[in-house]
Amino acid sequence: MGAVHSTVHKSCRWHRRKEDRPAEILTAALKTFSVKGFAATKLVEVAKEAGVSKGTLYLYFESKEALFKEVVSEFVLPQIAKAEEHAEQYSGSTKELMFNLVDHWRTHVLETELSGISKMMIAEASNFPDLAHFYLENVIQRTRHFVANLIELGIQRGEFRKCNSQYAARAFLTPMVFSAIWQYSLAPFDESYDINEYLNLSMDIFIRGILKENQG
Amino acid sequence: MGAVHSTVHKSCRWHRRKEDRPAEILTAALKTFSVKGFAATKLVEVAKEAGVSKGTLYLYFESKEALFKEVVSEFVLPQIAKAEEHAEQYSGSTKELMFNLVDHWRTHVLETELSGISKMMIAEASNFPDLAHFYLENVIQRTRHFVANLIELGIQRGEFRKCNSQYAARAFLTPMVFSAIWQYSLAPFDESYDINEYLNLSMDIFIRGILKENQG
Amino acid sequence: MGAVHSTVHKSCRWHRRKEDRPAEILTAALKTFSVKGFAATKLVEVAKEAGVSKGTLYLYFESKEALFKEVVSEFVLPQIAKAEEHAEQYSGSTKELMFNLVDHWRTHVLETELSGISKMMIAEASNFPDLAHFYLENVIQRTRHFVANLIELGIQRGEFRKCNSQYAARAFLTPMVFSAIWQYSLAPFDESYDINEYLNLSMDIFIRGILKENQG
Amino acid sequence: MGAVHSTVHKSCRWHRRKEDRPAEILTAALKTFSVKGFAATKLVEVAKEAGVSKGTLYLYFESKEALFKEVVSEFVLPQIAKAEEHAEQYSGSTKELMFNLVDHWRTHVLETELSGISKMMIAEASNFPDLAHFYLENVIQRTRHFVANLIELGIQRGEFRKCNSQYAARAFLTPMVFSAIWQYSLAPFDESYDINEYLNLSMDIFIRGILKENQG
DNA sequence: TATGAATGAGACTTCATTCAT
DNA sequence: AATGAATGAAGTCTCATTCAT
Repeated sequence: MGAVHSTVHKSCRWHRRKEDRPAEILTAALKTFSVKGFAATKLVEVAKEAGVSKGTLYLYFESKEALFKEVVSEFVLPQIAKAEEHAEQYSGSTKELMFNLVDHWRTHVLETELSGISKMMIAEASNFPDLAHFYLENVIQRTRHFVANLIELGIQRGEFRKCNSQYAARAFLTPMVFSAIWQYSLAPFDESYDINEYLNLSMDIFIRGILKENQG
Repeated sequence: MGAVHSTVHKSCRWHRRKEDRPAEILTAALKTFSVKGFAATKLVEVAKEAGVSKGTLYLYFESKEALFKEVVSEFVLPQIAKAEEHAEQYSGSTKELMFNLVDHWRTHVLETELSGISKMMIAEASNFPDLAHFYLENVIQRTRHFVANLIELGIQRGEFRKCNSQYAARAFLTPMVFSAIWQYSLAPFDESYDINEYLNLSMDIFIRGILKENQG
Repeated sequence: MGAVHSTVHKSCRWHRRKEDRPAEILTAALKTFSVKGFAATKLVEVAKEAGVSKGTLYLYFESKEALFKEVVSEFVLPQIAKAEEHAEQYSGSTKELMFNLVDHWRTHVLETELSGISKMMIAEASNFPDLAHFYLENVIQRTRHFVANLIELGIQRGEFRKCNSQYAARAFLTPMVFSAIWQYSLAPFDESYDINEYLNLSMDIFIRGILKENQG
Repeated sequence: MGAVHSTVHKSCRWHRRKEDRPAEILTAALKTFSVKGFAATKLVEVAKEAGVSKGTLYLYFESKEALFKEVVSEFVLPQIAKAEEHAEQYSGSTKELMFNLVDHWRTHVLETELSGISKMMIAEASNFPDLAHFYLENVIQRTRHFVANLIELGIQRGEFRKCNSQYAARAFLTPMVFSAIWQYSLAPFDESYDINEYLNLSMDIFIRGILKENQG
């Protein structure tokens, strides 16, 4: 009489992610991990935040570690894809594009919980080597490459001075990454810090610093 | 002369060195905390690293938390005092002084384990609010102030363009702090990253970015 | 119907009995605390005695100390309420009532593990001041009052000689409390000690001691 | 060349006589054990109380356990010997002798730290079986015997009614032991308790209870 | 699928005991 | 003999993980 029972495919798991539960859990986990870090986060808290029970977490994720990794990998690729997407739509001076990118990133990343991911990676990289590799290759190097190409373009267009575009890209990205990290570390204690003011001036200095002299 | 009593008890498990212990333990703790973070660090590891037993830690520090706080407070103030000291001895253009400061910091902080403290603070600030306050006031704001004054001086001297010196200071400090953090997070996985190259270009861009146009 | 699956998981380590656990744990704790005292009791022992794991204890009680306090409060108040209850139902001479009370107490307290509580309080009072206060007010003074009233009644009825009923109550209670304490201290080593013989003679002497002379 | 240096004699310091050390330690230990119990007593406290260092304890006593046992054995035998001594010197009615014994015991035991030993034995008997045996044989049974003989004498003299002298002895001793225990447990919290009042009435009732009727 | 009671490995911390000084 | 720094076994408590319901 058990013939009627629909066989359950283990492999279905990945596809069920499309439903709400996993996303809700990941969002809750992002929020908690971002603030407290990996070890100081209790799974009960994540569960409560996600509105499910502790046990449910394990229906979707193998372990705390797996959840952590999933949080990073899941949120990170859209984050960067968005940036690339936006860049491709843009036509105008490289300088303007870069300012524009920062603005876009400011609203779509910095002011969302996505910026917590940066802090998480910084804090836990040495405890999660494979995650660190994944992040480095799929996020950092991809972003560097993307920005380096922009800068290269600016140089070719005669907007920017000649320089090592790889490291210029890093210099450009630093204030962005740094403010994201700051948001989830010392910003809550630092009342005198206006993150936009910081970003604006940093970008202004950067752009001035790589522009051709006569264009200042 | 006195060569008779040169028996060295190196191999013995028992040593009585009340004077040296705290420093040894703090150094070991800095090392371990820097890499693993607060929670992932086991006190046995710190003890082993310091060459003492678990219990000895508690002769000198009240708790794991107290040890962590002590590590930050102990190493951090000399770190910044050195920088100020060095600046005061300097006479020359502001630009040169700032390059010089970076070089000095590079050898005295970045290339030592002291740079681990930055990562620790980033990672654990929200779990140690009082430590965060301490660090913010005694390190970050003090450093900002110090650099802001330098930049102000540069502006008055006509070297730098007019700008908000407070935020320019932050922009100047960002690459330094960032590379320190990087050392203890993703640098070990990032073979293509030459920290000196990064620092040099960042500083070059920064200086160019705040110089008066005609001086580029 | 479904007879095939009648496997009984009696031997299984896993049981879900949220309702019964607290009582089971408290009983186990009473038993262990009574014999060994607070400090010498290991929570693993209590857990094993209760048939649960170490961690389960912490689902129901905040700490070892909290468990100890709960043991006292849970078992002690019913213990005394019973005595009062029994007294109120009684009609007869005060003397007989008091003999009767001792008998009742003998079977309902002395011969059960409840008598261990007395020893616990004696042994740990100075280490748990608030528990001591609680016990003194809610158990000892209440009992003294109850017995003092009985003696007062006996005096008014002309059964007992005039005396300080407060202290007479204490004198009456002493052999009872003492035999309870004895049970959980030296009785196991004292083969020549018949607790009933002791109680009987003590009560006999007490009653004779407070009776009016001509009634001896 | 250092021959000129005057040798410094460490021994110049004033030393307390080393013969006193064990007694000082035992007294300190009695004090601490009495109040806190065996496990809650830290040897550092005992050492501090005795005015010596932790290590010195181990020059005179093998272990914490050995110290505890020694405290009991050392103080206990003189305690009982004194009682016997006093009894032998006495000539008069048994009744008076017994009152007198209580008074003597009150000043020489109850009001000294010796009374702490009773509580210690009650609390720790089951954790120290061999100590319990020692105490039972050398203190309790010896005392019972001593008192039982007195009562027997009183019976033979026609002062006391016929009764089981063994248990009458226990009944007589109970209030004494109980008040000693009380001193080191709940007395500090029990302001309404006058230990002398208690003892007086208890003895009065006891004596009345075993006197021949016509003598009341 | 979902729950949360139950588990137990593991970490911090204490303190009796040891031993170099 | 005396000290107290150093040790490490052992106990409390936490929390990721499991599994009966």
